[in-house]
Amino acid sequence: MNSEAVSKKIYIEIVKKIRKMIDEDGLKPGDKIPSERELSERLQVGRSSVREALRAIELLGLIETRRGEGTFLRDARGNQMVQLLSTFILQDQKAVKDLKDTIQFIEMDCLRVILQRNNDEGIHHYRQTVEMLDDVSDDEFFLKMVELTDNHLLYRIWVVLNDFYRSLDLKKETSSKPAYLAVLDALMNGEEKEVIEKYKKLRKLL
Amino acid sequence: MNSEAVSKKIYIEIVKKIRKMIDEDGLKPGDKIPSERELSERLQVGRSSVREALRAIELLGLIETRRGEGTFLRDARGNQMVQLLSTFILQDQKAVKDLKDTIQFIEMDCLRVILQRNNDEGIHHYRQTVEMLDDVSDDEFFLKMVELTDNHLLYRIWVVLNDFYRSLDLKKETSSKPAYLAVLDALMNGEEKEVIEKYKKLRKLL
DNA sequence: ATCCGCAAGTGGTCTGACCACGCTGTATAT
DNA sequence: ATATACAGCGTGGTCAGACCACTTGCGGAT
Repeated sequence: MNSEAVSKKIYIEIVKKIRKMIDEDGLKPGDKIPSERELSERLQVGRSSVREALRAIELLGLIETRRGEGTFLRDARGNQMVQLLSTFILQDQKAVKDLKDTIQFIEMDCLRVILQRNNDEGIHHYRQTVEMLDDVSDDEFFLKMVELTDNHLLYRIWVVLNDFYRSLDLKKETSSKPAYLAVLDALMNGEEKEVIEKYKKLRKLL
Repeated sequence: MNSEAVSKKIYIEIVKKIRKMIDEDGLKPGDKIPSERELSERLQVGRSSVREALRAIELLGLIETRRGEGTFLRDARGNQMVQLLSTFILQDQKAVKDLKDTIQFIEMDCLRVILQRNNDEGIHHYRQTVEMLDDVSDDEFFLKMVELTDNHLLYRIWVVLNDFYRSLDLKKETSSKPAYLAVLDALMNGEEKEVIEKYKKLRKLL
């Protein structure tokens, strides 16, 4: 029963098998995955090991467990991760500044990518959307912006950090529509310096 | 936020208590933390719950478990996280490109920060170090660079992503010393455009 | 003094049990 | 016939105890 060479932790293997299972069964966000007991039986491992694996996947924000109902796939958004990060990483004021800085670095990176891609139609379409809406929050504006960048990893990082930042109850500054439009216009104009300038104005960094 | 919420999972609470314990006892990297059985008894919870908490902390790269020895604090570097990320996020080639891009975005952000800080002495000192060493790897060069940025969060993210990227066995390109020096010189010169240009040359992006 | 082996301690895993909660089908009341 | 209440079942959450695998260190044998 115990083949050698398997000194690795079981739960890591289980994570991989569950991932494979999700792939093969073509499960999508919202779908239910097998119960802990069924996984335990199908994979021939103890339920506690299955739970350790699920905990890890949950930490990555990929599943959600609901007592009495089951375990479900979710559209990856950091959740537990945020809680734990806040427990460990947020120990001094410097950390908050680092967090804020990092979020803004990513946002500027996104702007640069969008600028370089030179996708005027996409930007124009987005500008129209913004113009129509009555109130736009910074979150919405940049979420869309980061999505436009089409870098899933960067998107994930930004979402986690932004959720985290919002979870601290600092004053949430919201900018005005003209500030958003100014950034978008600068993007269409095509001057990096101007884009960054408008961005910093929006974020009140000047 | 701090309301009852009795429905919270025990293991989250345990994580917080362990963190507090580490603080109060003044434990440092390398130190041993109490055994699972002792934690279980001291916190009056089941050992399996303690294990789920330790798994979470391990995922964050903050502890290391050694069978037969115990559990030890470590100098936070993403480890298990990397393995799990690779299991889940690395599903297509696009993901690899996103990863590479993201690493490079962060590196450029660091360069911009260093540039703005205008810390000539620090850069000069670093330049001397590089000049003396016989061979410098990209990893070493940028690790130092990200450290210089003095943003612990950004540092952590970079380390995780970079470890991850290195763990895929793609060809590891190493640049020549002149390329490093060119970036450093550009930093001292103070022109952002030139810094980015030298960086891209180093990364062979031109 | 050196070496070896065994006991103790630790993490890794499994099993079985019980609780808390959500859902659903059925029996009951209207 | 319809609406409501409730009990049973399946699920995740937690606990206790038992082994196993591995490391260390102590004590006895040489």
